[in-house]
Amino acid sequence: MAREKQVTITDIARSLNTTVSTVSRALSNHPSIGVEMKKKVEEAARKLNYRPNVLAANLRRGNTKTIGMIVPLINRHFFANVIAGVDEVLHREGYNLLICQTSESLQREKEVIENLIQNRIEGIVMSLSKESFVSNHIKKVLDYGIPLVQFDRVSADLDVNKVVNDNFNGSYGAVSHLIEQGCRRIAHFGGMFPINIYSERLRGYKQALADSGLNFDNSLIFENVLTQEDGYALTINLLQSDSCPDGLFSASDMSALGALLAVNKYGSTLKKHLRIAGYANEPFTEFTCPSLTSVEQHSVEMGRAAATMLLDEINHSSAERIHKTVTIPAQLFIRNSSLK
Amino acid sequence: MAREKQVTITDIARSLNTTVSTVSRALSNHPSIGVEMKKKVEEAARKLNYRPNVLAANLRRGNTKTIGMIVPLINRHFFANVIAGVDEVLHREGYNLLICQTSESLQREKEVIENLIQNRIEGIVMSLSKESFVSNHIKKVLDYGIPLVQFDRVSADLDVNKVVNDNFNGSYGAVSHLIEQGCRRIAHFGGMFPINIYSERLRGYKQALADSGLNFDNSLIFENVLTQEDGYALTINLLQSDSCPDGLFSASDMSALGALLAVNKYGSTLKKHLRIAGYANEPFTEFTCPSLTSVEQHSVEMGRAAATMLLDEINHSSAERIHKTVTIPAQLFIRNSSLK
DNA sequence: AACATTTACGCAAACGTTTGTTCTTTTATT
DNA sequence: AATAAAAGAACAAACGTTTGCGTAAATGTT
Repeated sequence: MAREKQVTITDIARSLNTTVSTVSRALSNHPSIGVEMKKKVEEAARKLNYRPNVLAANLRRGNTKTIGMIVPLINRHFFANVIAGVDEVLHREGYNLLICQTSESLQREKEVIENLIQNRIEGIVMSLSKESFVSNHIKKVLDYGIPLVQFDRVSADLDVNKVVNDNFNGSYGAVSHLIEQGCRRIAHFGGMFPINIYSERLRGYKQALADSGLNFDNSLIFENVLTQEDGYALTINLLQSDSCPDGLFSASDMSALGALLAVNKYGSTLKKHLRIAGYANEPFTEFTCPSLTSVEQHSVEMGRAAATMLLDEINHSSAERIHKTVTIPAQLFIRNSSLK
Repeated sequence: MAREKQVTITDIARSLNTTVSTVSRALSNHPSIGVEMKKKVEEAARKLNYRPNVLAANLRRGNTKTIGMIVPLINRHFFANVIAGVDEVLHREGYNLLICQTSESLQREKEVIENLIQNRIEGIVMSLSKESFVSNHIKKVLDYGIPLVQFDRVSADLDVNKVVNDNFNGSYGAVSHLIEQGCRRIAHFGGMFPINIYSERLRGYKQALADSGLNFDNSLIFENVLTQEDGYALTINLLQSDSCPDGLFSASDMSALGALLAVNKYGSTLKKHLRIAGYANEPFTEFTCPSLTSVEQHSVEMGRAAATMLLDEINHSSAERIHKTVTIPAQLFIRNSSLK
C-alpha cells in the first residue's frame, strides 16, 4: 500500500537524457544500442536501485513466465516430492511455480483454477482432489487454451496429458510377491474405487490372483481404508474372524502400518498372522517392526516428467496436439513384513 | 505464445455500447453503476467467457496479492508443513503464494530473492539456506521496503520479524530427560554451529548438563552430523571407544536414526548401550525399533505464525515497525529409545 | 418553476514495460 | 565526392486494467 514510489526505466531515461525505449533495449542487451549507452544505462540502473517490474513486462508481452500447480495437500510426502520434481525442471527453464492446494475439496479446486487462469499462468500441472469426480471445471482450463498435465489422480474421461504411476503393475507385483510367499487368502485395503489410482491397484490385485489361479473373495476387499486408524481397526476385525486372510495388500502405507501394528499387538494371542505389503514407500516403511514391504512410485521423477510434458506442450503448441500418458514404472521394495 | 486473443473489458464494453470504465466498475460492483447495467455486464462477461487479467489490474493498482516464500528444500517434512501453515492463513486472506526453493544454495537464494522482488510480491517469508552466513542479499529486501519474516533458520544479525522454534528449551528438555534416565555421559550430534538453530540446541544441551552438575566433555560434541549415514558411522566409532557415552542427543532425527540402527546392530556384541533422543519428531520416529524420542517443532503452527506476522506488517505498515521474534514452544515426545 | 442534488455513466490518464517505425548520424561503397 | 548502408537512438502505440473527474438526465427541494 504505502509502497514508496517505484523507480522505473523512465527515471533512468530522465537521468541520462534519453528515452525509455533506449533504456529498455539497453537493459535487454538489444543489438541496436551502442555499447557505451548500455554501460551508462546499467550504471544508472544500479545507482538508482532499479528493479524491472515484471508485471508490466508480462502484461506488455503477453506472457507471465509462471505455471500453476494444484495438489490436494502440499505437505504430503508424495505431493511434496512431485512438487520438487516439477520445480526442478521448471526453475531450470526460468519459470516460476504458483502452488495451490485444494485440501481435497472440489470447491477449492474450482476456485484455484479460476485464480490461476486469471493470473494468466501459462500451464497447469495438477492432481485431482478426492471429491473431483466431475471435470467441467477442468474443461474450462482446456477451453481457455491453457496447456494442462494431470498426474497421479487423473480424469479418466478427459483427453489431456497425463503422467501416472504404473499402479496396475505395481499392485500386480506386490500381490504376486505375497502369493510367492505362500499367501492364499489376500485381503485388499483400497481407496475410493472411482479414483483411477485405486481402481488400477484393485485391478492389479485381481489380475495377480487370477493369474495364480487363486479365487477371488469379494469379502476381502475393502473400500476407503486409507488411514492408520482404519487399517488398525479393520485388521483387528479380520484377525478375529474365522475366515481370516493370510495376506494383505494395502493401497496405502498408512493403513498397511495400521494393519502391521494390529498384527504386532494381537497376532500372537490370536494365533493369526498376516503378510503385509503397502503402497507408496513412505519414508517410515523402512523402519517399522517388521519393516514394511511397499511399492515405490518415484514421485520426484513423476514431477520431472509432468513438467517436461507441460513445457513441451507450451513450446511446440501445434494447434491440435496428441495427448500422451506417461507411465512411471513402479518398484517393489521387499521388506520383512511380507516374508515368511 | 500463440495465445488466442484475450477477451477484455473492452470487448464487453463494445458489445454493450458502453465504456470500459463502466464495465470495470460494474464488475467490481461499484455503487455508482445501475443495477440493470450490472446485470447486463455480468451476462455479457459470462457469454464472452471473460476472465479478468489480474496482471493488468495489479499493475494499475500497484499491488499483486501474492507473497513469496523461500525454503531450502520444498520436500522436507518440516518445510512442507511450514508451507502448509503459511498457505492456510494466506489463502484465507486472498493471497497467492509463490514458493521458491534454494536447494541449500546461497547463490540460488540470491537469485530467487531478486526474482521475487521483480515480481513485486508484497512480502517474503523465508528460511535461510545452509550457506547463508552473510545477509547482504537479505538487506536488499528490507531496503526495497518489502515486509519480511524469517523462520527457523534466521539471521542473527538482522532486525526483522522472526518465528523460531524454542530450540534452547527443546534441547534442554531432551537432555534433561536423558539425564533423568540415568545418562551421565551424553554425546551431541549437532548441525553447523553458526546456524542459529544448531547453536541454540547446543546451548540447551550444555545448560542442561551444567544444571545437573554434569561436567562437559568437548570430545562428545560433533558438528555437522545430520544424516543417517554420518550418525551411523560415528556411532559405531563411539561404541568401539573406551570412553563410550551412555546417552546421545542429536539435533537431527536422521542422525539419531543412524545411531539407533548402529546400536541395534553392534550394541549387544560390544556390550554397550546408548539412550537416544533426536530432534524434529519426524514421522518415522514413532515406528522405529525402539521408537525414537524426539522434539516436536509444531511446524504447521510456525507457518501460521509467520504468515500472520507478515500480514500484520503488510496491513499496519506504520513507517518504522518494531520487529518481534515469536517463539514456538518445543514439545518432547518420550519414546522407548531414551528409556531405561 | 427554478434550482440543488443525486444517479448513472462517459472521458481520459495512468500503471511500467516492449516493440514497430521513423529519424539522424556515422561509416562503407563506388 | 556522391550515395548507399549501417548504426544508434527517439517517437509513439500498445498491453488490460483502475480511477479521478466531468456531465447529462433524473429526482428532490423550496
